[in-house]
Amino acid sequence: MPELPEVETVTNSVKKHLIDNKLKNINVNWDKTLDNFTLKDFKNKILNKKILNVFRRGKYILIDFGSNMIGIHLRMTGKLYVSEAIDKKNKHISAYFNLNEKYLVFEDTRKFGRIYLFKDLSILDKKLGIEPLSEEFTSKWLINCFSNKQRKIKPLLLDQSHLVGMGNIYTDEALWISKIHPEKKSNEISYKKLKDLHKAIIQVLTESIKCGGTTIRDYTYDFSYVGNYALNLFAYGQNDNPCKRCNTTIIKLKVAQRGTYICPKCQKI
DNA sequence: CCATGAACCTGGTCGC
DNA sequence: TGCGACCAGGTTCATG
Repeated sequence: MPELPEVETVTNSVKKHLIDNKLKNINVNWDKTLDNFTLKDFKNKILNKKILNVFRRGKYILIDFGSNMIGIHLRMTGKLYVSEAIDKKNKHISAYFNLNEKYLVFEDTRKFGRIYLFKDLSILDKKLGIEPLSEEFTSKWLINCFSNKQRKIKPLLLDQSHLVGMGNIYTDEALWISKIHPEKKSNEISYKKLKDLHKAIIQVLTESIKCGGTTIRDYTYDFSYVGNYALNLFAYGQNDNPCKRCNTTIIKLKVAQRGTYICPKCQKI
């Protein structure tokens, strides 16, 4: 479900309930949910420790306890929310934590989502690239990084080891805005277009955060709110509709095994 | 270095 | 109504 704007929105929606609070217990309904730690680790390192901060890094939601942190990755259908009660009839609750009076619930229909225990950010910093909404992400950085690689631009944008946060929706949107074909090799794109792409990435992510993200089907935050950025989509899911720039019919392709939407006139290889 | 396909899962939709 | 095929905001691993 979630790319950077959705993870950012979810992070902010749970943050206010968690800061200065403590996790009093953990219940796991789907064993694989805990990726790299056990119930015993939780008891020793997390239980009753004060939550100092809640923030996002890439598509991970991080709950910082000072000496350790919990990381949550929602993958495709994960939801994280605070609620007053646990719905026992809900068969998709993979795990939940007890707070003082409420619960922090991790619900995940497809069960791809994972919860991690990290000592600090070093493991994530090693595998993840730079943040697109940080000062480091300049057009110069993007030109340097992308023109040094001979990869199709779409899979490169989806690769979290260089730049984090982009997923299937925002990649298609940014490529449509900057008029780049998703299969164009990154080192064959003009600097002008790479500059446009840089700007488009910041634009789509920023605008979507303002809308609370994009809800296509599963994504919600704060239990039931949906994101409204779907109304602003130019390419993703727009097949058979006219391109909002040139009126040509948007088509759907498969690129790197992902459904991909382009305007065949604006985005030439 | 790069691309491809499968795997991990459940549920919704579409065509017959 | 039923059934199979295919699809889905992600990531990782194995294989050419």
